[in-house]
Amino acid sequence: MRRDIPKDAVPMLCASCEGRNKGICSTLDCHQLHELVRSSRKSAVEGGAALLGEAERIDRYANILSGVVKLTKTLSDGRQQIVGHQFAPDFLGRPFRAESQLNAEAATEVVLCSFPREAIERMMQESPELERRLYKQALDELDEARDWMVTLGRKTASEKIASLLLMFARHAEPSGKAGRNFARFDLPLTRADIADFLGLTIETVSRQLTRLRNDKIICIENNRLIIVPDLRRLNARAGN
Amino acid sequence: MRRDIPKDAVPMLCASCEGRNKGICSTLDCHQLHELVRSSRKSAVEGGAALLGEAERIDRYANILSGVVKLTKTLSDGRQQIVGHQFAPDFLGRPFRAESQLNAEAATEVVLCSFPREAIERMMQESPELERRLYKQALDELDEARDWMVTLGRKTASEKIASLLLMFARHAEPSGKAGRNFARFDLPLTRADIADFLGLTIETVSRQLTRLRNDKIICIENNRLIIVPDLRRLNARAGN
DNA sequence: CGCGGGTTTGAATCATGTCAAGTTAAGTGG
DNA sequence: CCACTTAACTTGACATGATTCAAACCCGCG
Repeated sequence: MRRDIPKDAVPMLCASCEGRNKGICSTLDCHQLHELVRSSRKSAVEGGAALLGEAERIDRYANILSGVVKLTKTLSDGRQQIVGHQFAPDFLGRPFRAESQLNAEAATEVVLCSFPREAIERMMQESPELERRLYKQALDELDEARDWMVTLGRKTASEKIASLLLMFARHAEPSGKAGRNFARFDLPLTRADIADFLGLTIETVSRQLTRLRNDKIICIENNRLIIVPDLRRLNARAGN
Repeated sequence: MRRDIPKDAVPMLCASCEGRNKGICSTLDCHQLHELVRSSRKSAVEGGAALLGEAERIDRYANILSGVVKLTKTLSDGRQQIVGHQFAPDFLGRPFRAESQLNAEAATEVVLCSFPREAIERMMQESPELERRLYKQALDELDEARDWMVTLGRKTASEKIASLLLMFARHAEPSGKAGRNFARFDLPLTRADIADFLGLTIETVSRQLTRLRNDKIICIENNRLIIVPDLRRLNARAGN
C-alpha cells in the first residue's frame, strides 16, 4: 500500500463528507478509509438520471451525499411502483446479490460517492462494525417498507397523500427540533412520481392535493414548495 | 457451565432441529450451540395465538421450527394490514430495537425455539457469521416487502389473489424440484387474513377465488386445500 | 407568440367496498 | 341422531371512491 499519506489522518476527500460523519464510513478507521478512497469516485448526476436498472449487474455501491433517490419496480405491462426513497447519507446497494431487482433513479440532483462492489464486501469481512451498520440500515428500510405497505393497502387516497407529505416534511426538516409543528420543503417528486409511489393516478393525486389546499392543511407555491402550517392537522389526515 | 456433555457434540435438542440445519443456528459451532441451548426454550402454540404485540417490549427472539407466522400492523381506527409472513426456519425478531412495531401472530400451529434477547445479541457480537446470516434474512425480507408493495399498489384484486397463491405454492412445495408445474397445498390463512394481506375485503377475496375456480386455474377442496394444475397459468394471472 | 411538459378540472365508467341474505360445515348438547 | 349454534364463507344488489378519457390551464422557453 501507499506510504506518503499519514495513516492517522482522515483522507482529504472525506474530511468534510457527510458520509464520513453520519453514513457508513463513520464505522471505518483512518486506515480503512484510506483504502476505500483509493477506489472511490465522487460524482454528481442531474435529476431524472437512471442510477441502476432492473436485472442489471451491480458492480459499484455508493453513498448518497446529497439529494433523493427513488427505487422503483415495474410490471411487464408497464405499471410502475416506487418501493422506497433514499436520502443522504444512506448507502445505496444490495449486498450479496449480483443482480439488481429494482431500478434506482435520481429524483433530484444527486451527489454520490461510489466504490467497487468487492471493496465494500471485502471491508465488510474485516469490519463487523461496518456490517452491523449496513444491517441496521436494512432493518430500518424494512420497517419503512412495511409502514408503506399499510399505507398502500389500507389507506384512502387523501390519507396516502398526507402520509407522503408527512414523510418528506420529516426528512426535509433540516434537523430542526423534532418538536417543530410547521414545515416547509421542496417536493422532490412530480405528480407522476407521487402517483407511482402511492399506487394512484396523477389525476387523483392532483385532486387530493387541491383538496388539502382548499382545507388549508397545506399551501402550495410554484407547484413544488409545500408549506404545512400545522403538522398535527396533517398527521390527523394521514390516518395515524 | 456444565461439564457432563461433550463440547464437541451437537446438543441433543438441536440434533434433529431444522433451525440447526437451515436456520441461523447453522452458523454456530458446538460450543456456541451449547451455550444458547442453556437459555433456549422450545414451545408450541396453536393457530391464532398472539406471539408479540405492537409497542410491546421484546425480551425474547425465536426460531420458527414449523408453521406460519403472520406479521401485522393496525391503524388507530382498526384497519389492519399484514406486512409479512415467516416460515420455518426463519428467525423471528427485530434486533436493535426494544419495542416491537408490529404484531406477530401464529397463522397455523407454530413450534418455536426461543432465547433471551441478550443471548442473541451477545452471540452476534462474537460471531460475524451469525450477524451476516441475520443481515441476509433482513435483506430477503426487504426484497419481499418491496415485491408486495408492487402488488398492493399496482395490481388488481384478481392479480393480488393469484400472487398470494403463487407465494404459498412456492413455499409449500416440499422442496420438490423448482421446475414443478403443479402444486397442492393447504392455505394457512382465512379469507379475512387474505383480505388483510392484500388490502381487500373478504367478499372480494371470495369472489376472486371463485372466479379463479370457475376459470379452472385452481381447485379448492374443503375451502382450504388448493390445487394448482398449471402454475404457469396462475403466474400469468398474477401479472408478472 | 406559440409550443410542450406538467398540472388541474370535469364527466362518465368501472372496480371494489358495503350491506344484507344465504349457505356450508363443524361442533354441542339434548 | 337430531335440533341448535356458531364461525367461516359465498352470493347478490347497490353505493362510492378512484380511474379513465378528454379538455383546459399554466408557465417557462425558444
